[in-house]
Amino acid sequence: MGIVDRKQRQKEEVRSSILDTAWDLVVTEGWQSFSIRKIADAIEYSVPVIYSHFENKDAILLEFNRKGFQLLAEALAAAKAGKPHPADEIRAMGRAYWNFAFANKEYYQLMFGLGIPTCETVSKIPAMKDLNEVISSSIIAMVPEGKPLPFDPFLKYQSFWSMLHGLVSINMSSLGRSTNDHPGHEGLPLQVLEDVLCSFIRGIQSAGQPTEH
Amino acid sequence: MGIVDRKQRQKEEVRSSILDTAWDLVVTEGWQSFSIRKIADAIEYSVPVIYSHFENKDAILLEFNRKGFQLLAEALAAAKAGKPHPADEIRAMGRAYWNFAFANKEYYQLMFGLGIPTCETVSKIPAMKDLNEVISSSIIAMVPEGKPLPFDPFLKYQSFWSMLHGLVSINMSSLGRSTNDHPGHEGLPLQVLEDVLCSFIRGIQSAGQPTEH
DNA sequence: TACTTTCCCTAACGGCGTTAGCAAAGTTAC
DNA sequence: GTAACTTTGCTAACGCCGTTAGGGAAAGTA
Repeated sequence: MGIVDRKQRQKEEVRSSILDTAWDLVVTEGWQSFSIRKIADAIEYSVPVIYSHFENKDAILLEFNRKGFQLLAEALAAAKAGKPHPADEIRAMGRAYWNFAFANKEYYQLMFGLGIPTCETVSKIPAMKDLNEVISSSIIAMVPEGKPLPFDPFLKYQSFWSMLHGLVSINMSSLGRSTNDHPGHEGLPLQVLEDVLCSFIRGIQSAGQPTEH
Repeated sequence: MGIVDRKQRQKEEVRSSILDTAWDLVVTEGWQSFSIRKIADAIEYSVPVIYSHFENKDAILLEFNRKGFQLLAEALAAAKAGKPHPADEIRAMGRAYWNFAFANKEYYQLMFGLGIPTCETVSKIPAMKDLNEVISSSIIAMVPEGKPLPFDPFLKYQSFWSMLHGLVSINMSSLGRSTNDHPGHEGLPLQVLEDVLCSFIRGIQSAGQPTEH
C-alpha cells in the first residue's frame, strides 16, 4: 500500500517546489515578479495545479509570513542566549532584529510592508506569540526579582518593537538614504540603532522613578 | 484671445477632477479601488484622457505623496508653534504626527506603506526637506545656545521619525491590535506614544553626559 | 467652404488572479 | 483483459489591470 504514500510524497514535493520556486523568484527578481503564472511557468506545471495546493495567492504569502516570523523569533531567541544581563539581552535582540531585517529584506518587506496584516492574518501566525514571549521576558527581567513591575511590560514590548520597526523601515525604504545629502554620515543608521536601544533601556531602568519633567 | 485661456482652464479642471475623484475613490473604497479605469469611469472620460494629464499611474500617486508630506509638515509646524520650550515642541510634534497618521490613514499608507519610496521619489518631494527642517530645529534648540551640540542632530531627527513611524505603523496595521488578547489595554497606544516621546527627550537631554552603562 | 489642429474615443496588447470543463492517465473491480 | 471510476493536470476562458496605437469627430483658422 505504498502507492498512496508515494502519491502523498509526490504531492508534497510539488507543494514545496512551489514554495521554493516562488521564493527564488522573489529573491532574484523582487516582489513584482511574484505571480501565480510565473511560478507555474518555473515549476513547469500549468496554473491550476498551484490552486490544488493553495487556496489562492494570499495563502502562499501567508506561508512565507509564518516562516518569516518564525525565523525572526528564532534569531532573537538565539541572540539573547547567554547574555549576562537583561539589558544586554535587549541590546542583542535589537541588533539581531536589525540584522534579520537587512539580511532578509524580502521576508521583512512581506511581514511588515506589503499586505498590511489584518487581525485574521495575525491570528494565523503562531510565531508572533513566541516573538512577544522572547522580548517581553527580557523586559520583565530588567526589574529585580520580587519587586512589582513599575511599568506595563506589554507597553514596553510595543515600544521596543515600534522603535525597531520604525528604524528599519525608514532605512530600508531609502527615506533614510538622504544620507547622500549629508556626507560624513555613512555609518549613521547603526549609530541611530544604538542610540535608540540606549534610550529604551534607560527608559526601563528609570521607570517608576520620579520624573524631573 | 481668451480662447486658449479657457482651454487652459478647462484642461486644468479635468486635471483636478482626476485628482479629486481618485482621492474620493481611495477614501471611500480603499487603495485596491485606485485604478486608472475606475477613475476614468468616475470622471466620465475615456481612459486615455487620463494619460494626457499624467504620465502614468505612479505620477498620480506622486502627486498625492507630495500633498501628504506637505500636509504633514504643515501639521507639525502648526503643532510646535507657540510652545514655551523645545521639549514641548517635540512632544507636540510627536502627538501631531500620530494624529495626522490616524486622521489621514490613506495619506499615511501611501507615504510610507505602499510604493516603498525610492531615492528618486524622495528627491521629487520638496516638502520632505521642510519636515526635516521643522523637526531638526526643535531638536537643536534643546541644547542651550552657544554650547556645542553633544549629538548629531540628523541622527536624532532620524531616531525621532523612526520611533514615531514604528509606533504608527505597528498600531495601524493591527499588529498592535493584539490588544484584544490583553484586556484592560484599551488606551495603550497613546501611552506608548507618550512613553516613547519621553524616552526620546530624555535621550537628548542626557546626551554627552557620562553613561553608567 | 476647405484645411488644419485639437480632442477624445474605440480597440487592442500583454499582464494578472481565478475557475470551468475536459482529456488523458492511473487505479480498481470484475 | 476489459470496463468503470478516480485522479491529475491541461486548455481556454472570464474579468480585471496599465498602457498605447490609430482614427474620427469637433473646433478653430483661412
